[in-house]
Amino acid sequence: MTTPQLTKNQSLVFDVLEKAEGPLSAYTILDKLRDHGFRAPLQVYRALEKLLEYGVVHRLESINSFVACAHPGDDCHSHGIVAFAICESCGQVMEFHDHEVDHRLMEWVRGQKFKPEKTTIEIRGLCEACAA
Amino acid sequence: MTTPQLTKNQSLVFDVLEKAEGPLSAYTILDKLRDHGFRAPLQVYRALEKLLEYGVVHRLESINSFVACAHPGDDCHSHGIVAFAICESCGQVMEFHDHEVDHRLMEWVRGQKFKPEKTTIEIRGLCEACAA
DNA sequence: ATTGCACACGTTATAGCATAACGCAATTGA
DNA sequence: TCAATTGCGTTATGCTATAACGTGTGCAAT
Repeated sequence: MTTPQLTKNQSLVFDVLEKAEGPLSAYTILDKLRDHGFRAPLQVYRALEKLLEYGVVHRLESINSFVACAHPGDDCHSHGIVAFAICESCGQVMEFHDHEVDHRLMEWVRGQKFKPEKTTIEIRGLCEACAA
Repeated sequence: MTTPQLTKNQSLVFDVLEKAEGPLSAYTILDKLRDHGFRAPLQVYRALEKLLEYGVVHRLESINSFVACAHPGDDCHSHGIVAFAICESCGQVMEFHDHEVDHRLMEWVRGQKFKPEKTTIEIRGLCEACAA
């Protein structure tokens, strides 16, 4: 799937996420966009819904936040399962992919005849700098 | 770590989770315990906090819910990373462990000098029965 | 061209999830 | 006894997410 032209709101939300150091909550995004006319959470959530669908933004379930995909210009959906390491001190997020992990998980679900739709892998802890 | 004697509230919350068919939200638990004197969310959250610490209950981050550990009487913390398959239709949860997945993830974090604290693996989709 | 549809958008209201801050009671151990 | 810890109850509040309604715009089919 190729990413269609973003609408105004979608672009605004995406730009905020791209310029951010780390993941942002929907309400933080809202606050950052008040000067651009944003007034209600739904404006953010609707934009995020599309950006997630296009694969250019990821949702971090364990911290209720959103982050721009680390592969600019690329369809992230094609990379298989996305995994994240989230530093609980500085908030930085590292995104990575491991086909062997994907393979093992998909083997397991196949054995259970489970039909996967969306998989979340999130490792919370301390990054090198913060652990020191 | 061995599980200490549960307090009254902890037991009530744990019993509700154990008897449930699937995961429950904190507020659902609260409702089920109103007859037992529960009045406020904190009573549930405080009990859950301890039960999570003891490893007898798991939190499902992607659906803001809680489920009793599938290994009764056993310390689940010793099983390595816990993974879940969650049916989005019937709500049933399958818990499993895969040491190879653990290994790959831990290899990756080691390479990044990232210090993991808590890892979440959740696969949402359709169970065999619901996919049919 | 007009009708019908899909889609993005704006607004208000509400639902659902989680914790802060206070105080009380029971337990334990120095 | 005194201090520290732990569990508990209550009130209030904050954060996260969606329902329901209506508006406007662009575009395709007739």
